[in-house]
Amino acid sequence: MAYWLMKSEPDVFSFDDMMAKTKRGEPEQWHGVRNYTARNNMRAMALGDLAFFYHSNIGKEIVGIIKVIALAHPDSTADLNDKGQVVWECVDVEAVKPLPKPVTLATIKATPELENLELVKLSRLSVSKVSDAEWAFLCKMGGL
DNA sequence: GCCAACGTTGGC
DNA sequence: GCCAACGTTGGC
Repeated sequence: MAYWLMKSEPDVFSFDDMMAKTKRGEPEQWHGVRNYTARNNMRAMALGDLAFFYHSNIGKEIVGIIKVIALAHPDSTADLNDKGQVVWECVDVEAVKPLPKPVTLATIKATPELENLELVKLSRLSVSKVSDAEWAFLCKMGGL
């Protein structure tokens, strides 16, 4: 099983929105990704993989955990390319639980153990990898 | 609102 | 295939 981190702007789609959707039994399609690296990360996801839910721009903190419940499939909100092929894809996710103590970007940057976290190193990547060690460390910092 | 980092586009 | 110009993201 692999670990990931997925960004969302909370004024567009927050972790509260995510939890409400899961409570209603609706999967969230992680649509709108238009970056090849991020798409490739989604293609590499397996069912049951876990991801941190990060609030970008507003809050700038990891606020919860989500789970992959459907493998990458065509993003219905994306246009086809000039050959009529699907280029962009998305996975479906559901909320698992919030972090008791959200972990801010400032805290992450001040933590030597997390200096290689892709969230920090590749700050513009919206779907990034998290190593096993980083995942365990961040869970602990988040009060789990 | 500014700017750094990075991806994409288009001219050559 | 290189590189300058431009657009976008996201932190500050």
